[in-house]
Amino acid sequence: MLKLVQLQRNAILAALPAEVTTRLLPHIEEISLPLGTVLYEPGQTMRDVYFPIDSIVSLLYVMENGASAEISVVGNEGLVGISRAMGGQSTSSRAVVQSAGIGYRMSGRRFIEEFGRHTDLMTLVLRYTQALITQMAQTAVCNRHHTISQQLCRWLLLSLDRLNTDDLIMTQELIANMLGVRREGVTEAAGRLQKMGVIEYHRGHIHVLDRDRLAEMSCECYQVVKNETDRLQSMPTHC
Amino acid sequence: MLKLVQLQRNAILAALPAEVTTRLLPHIEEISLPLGTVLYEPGQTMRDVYFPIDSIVSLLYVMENGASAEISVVGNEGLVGISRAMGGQSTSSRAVVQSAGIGYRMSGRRFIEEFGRHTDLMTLVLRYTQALITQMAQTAVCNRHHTISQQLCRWLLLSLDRLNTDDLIMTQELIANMLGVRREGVTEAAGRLQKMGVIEYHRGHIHVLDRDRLAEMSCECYQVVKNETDRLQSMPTHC
DNA sequence: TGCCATGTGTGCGGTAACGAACATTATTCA
DNA sequence: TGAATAATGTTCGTTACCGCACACATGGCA
Repeated sequence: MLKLVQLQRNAILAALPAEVTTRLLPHIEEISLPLGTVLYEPGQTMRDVYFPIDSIVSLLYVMENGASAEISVVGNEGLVGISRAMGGQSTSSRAVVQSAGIGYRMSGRRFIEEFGRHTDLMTLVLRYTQALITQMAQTAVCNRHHTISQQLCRWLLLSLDRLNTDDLIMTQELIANMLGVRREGVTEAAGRLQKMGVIEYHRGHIHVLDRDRLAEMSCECYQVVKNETDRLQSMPTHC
Repeated sequence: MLKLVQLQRNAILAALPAEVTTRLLPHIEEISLPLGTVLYEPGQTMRDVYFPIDSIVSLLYVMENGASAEISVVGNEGLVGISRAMGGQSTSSRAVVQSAGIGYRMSGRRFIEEFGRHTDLMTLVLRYTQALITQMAQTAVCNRHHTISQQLCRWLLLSLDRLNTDDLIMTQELIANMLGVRREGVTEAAGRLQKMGVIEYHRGHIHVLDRDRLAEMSCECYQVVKNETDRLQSMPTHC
């Protein structure tokens, strides 16, 4: 069984008072999340909810013709499965592990039970939901208006924020799927970034050399989402 | 003061038990919503929440360079201001009346007070939130993968569903702003639809002649959103 | 060691949408 | 009735991205 202190590794669990986490602890287990793990498929009833720790989970939509696009990413700042709290038992999105690591799993029933008690968990989950909505909305406009290059920068920054390292294990093919663009488009944009000395990469490994330049070259979307996420996270739990 | 029966005109209010609506009634007032009315601006604390009746409200993101894109539309199936319920006091989006009509207004404080009582209102609002999330996410992928023509069809269908008529009061310029594309692009797509006899239009008035053809020519996004919205709406209030 | 799957680079024709400029037609209002 | 404004139509060069095809390089594995 996990120890209380371990729950600190996820921002939502960390923000809960000890009274609540103590109650939840017996129902939480650590699981490993290898790259590509599918946490849920569109339309499928979701049994459990997941709290990423050092992993990143992508929520993506897959279209009839197979084309896809990521609509948001979840790291240890959030949880996967908010639609459980929203009352729908499923979503139209696919949740897939984009960066391997571990996560905590809790049964959906336990989760909504605690959510329904109207404790801090509810406050935190709703607030996180708003952050998620912001990210989705910004992704929508970004898809409309920004270049592949800008989006690549945004995407790298979002990933960096959710890992505590400057190294990403990511093929360009995978990134292309997330952004919903051609792999060649990513190759070209990444190549330029490498020439400029902002990143260096090598067969599925990306190392970020100059985070600031990356932020400069990114579209505003990254910062908008980050600001809103920070704002929501820094709000007092009771209000 | 409004009468109880009038609240039936908004799906969320209509689904509430009499006990709750009776309590809310004194705090709800009818307001007129002329085209272009801004219900809230990004970052601005929102005082009130709005329940559209025969009007349509667009949530849109405006970028630094002035470019914009609609991320979702709200009609009498929903409400404007869910971020109030989510606990953030503002959003990054702009809410603007896209089709004139009336709406009901309630003070945000009363709203969250009732929301916090954990009544049916909470269930309904959360469920609606999920529908909204679905719409945003689908908009994101639609922006990525579909043509202006397909998106125009989708957008017209979304609007028709929220009005009980086949006539829209809409300039192509306005539609272009919503879709985040050039006005000329809309002109071209609309021109084709008119030649095909699917719609006919005339200086700010669009009349839909053949809804079925419109649905055929639209991308799948419309139907996905509609199905999910219907699914969520038809769920029992208690669960 | 050599093979092969995987990841990346590159070039090419095609196209949807862009930005800009301008023409044309309705509608409003002085 | 005429002028101004608003809405739509049309054209043109440009661009970002697509789909496809294929070359090349690397690293794991037989």
